[in-house]
Amino acid sequence: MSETVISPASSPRSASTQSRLLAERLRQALLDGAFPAGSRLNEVHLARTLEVSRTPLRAALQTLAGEGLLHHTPNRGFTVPEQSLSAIVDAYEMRALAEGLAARLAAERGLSDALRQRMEDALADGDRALAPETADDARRGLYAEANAAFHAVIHEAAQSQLVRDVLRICQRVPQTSAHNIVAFDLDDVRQRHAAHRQIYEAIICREPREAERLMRQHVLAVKLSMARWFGQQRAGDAN
Amino acid sequence: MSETVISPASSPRSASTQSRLLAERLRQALLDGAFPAGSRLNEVHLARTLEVSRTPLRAALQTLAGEGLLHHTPNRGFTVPEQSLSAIVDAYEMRALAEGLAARLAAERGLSDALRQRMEDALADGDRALAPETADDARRGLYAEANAAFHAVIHEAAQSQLVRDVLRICQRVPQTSAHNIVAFDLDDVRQRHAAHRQIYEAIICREPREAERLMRQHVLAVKLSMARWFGQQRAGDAN
DNA sequence: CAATGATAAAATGTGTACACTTTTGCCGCA
DNA sequence: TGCGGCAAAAGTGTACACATTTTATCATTG
Repeated sequence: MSETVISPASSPRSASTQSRLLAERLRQALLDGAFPAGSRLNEVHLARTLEVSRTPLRAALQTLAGEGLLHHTPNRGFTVPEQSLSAIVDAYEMRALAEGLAARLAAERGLSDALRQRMEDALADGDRALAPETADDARRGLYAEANAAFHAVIHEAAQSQLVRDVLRICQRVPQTSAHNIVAFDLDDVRQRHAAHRQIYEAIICREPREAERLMRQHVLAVKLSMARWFGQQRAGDAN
Repeated sequence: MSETVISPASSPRSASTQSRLLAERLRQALLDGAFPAGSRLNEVHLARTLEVSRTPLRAALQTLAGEGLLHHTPNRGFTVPEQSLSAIVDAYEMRALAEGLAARLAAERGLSDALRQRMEDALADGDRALAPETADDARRGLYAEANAAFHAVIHEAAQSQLVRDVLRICQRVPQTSAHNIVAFDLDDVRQRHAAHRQIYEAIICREPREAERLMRQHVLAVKLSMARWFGQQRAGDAN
């Protein structure tokens, strides 16, 4: 008898490796812009700071370089790549296409009950974040989370490793990451939340073309919001 | 006066590193399908085979894993990922979008004289490859090269590292790589060559939207060619 | 005979030493 | 002062040894 409880298929990865953990930490740090663009990463110094040996650190750096998050020069080590403005704009164009494809695939393949639930939760979280009762300073963080969750569900539903990878590298430009989306005008955010609902409906109704169209439009709208916000920032700097 | 000839800006990388060279070799081998999908790569064995030490080999493997060309499991090493049929189809969808964007950017930004020349050379090479005088067995290799050159020029002209990276991972599925394109029906290849000319004209005439539309259509046509060819192959296998 | 558990072999992860390259800083020199 | 050029220092690349984990083998047991 003694039916041993089989560990769920999704969690046999209790044990990770130091390189893996390091790669995660550094990836997050890079996306958060913790390292200035163009700066060199000194291996021995970084290793001391992170309290690890050079070997797993190098492993992590090689991986991140493969992902395009770092640049490597033969006897000169790893550097944080600098992104031009046009690169940022291109990233949004590419991301619009990739997110659109993800939405289309999600609509074609349909949502499992679990994913549908998560998406509805994300939308509800967004509602709460945008409600008048919510304190302004909490709003940004809350909405950023809801926004990221919404997109993450679609990425999963698309069931394509390749599309996920493409989206990942589209967001390797810090400024385009989902976390930064919140820094914009409140009205813009409301419009984008409405777009989320439309996209949700298109996916639920299994309308791939419509889902793709809406999602593309949505991401390009985010691009415009960002451009406008950058303009304001620059205008502010001039004072 | 001994004017020391300054090495051109593009070639101060005479010295490379073993990891780098290994990564190149392995990348090529993987794209050529030299390793069966799903197989594990034994580090010590591979190191002996390639006559290198484990350290640079591991460095190369980490990089390739970052690029998505290999999969890594914590205490189990590196494996060649298996691609489902739907993954291959998805890759073409994504590639159509990315190549389309590249064509659009190229049309927006225009071609330098050098690039324009290279593109015309590639088209002329394609003409020669498809001429009736060309021996059938040489045709494939010749056209594959011309085809790759044509697309490479557009990728360069787009001037976007991100788009290049996206295209790279779209072609990490061996079957979608430019080299394999030639295995199809000759009439199909002729049609695609004609499409190349149209795309060239759209770019020269600085018509971004048209260039993008044509390129998308072109890549999706390649997808259909491939699907048809796969069907024939399978039908042949059944005999 | 199948299932189980101990044990050995093999494979991967990490620490460290050292070779080679790049960078830095210093000194002589015009 | 400014400019090579040389030597020391710093930094990266590679080799190898060892620790830890996984995998294979095999005897034991019900």
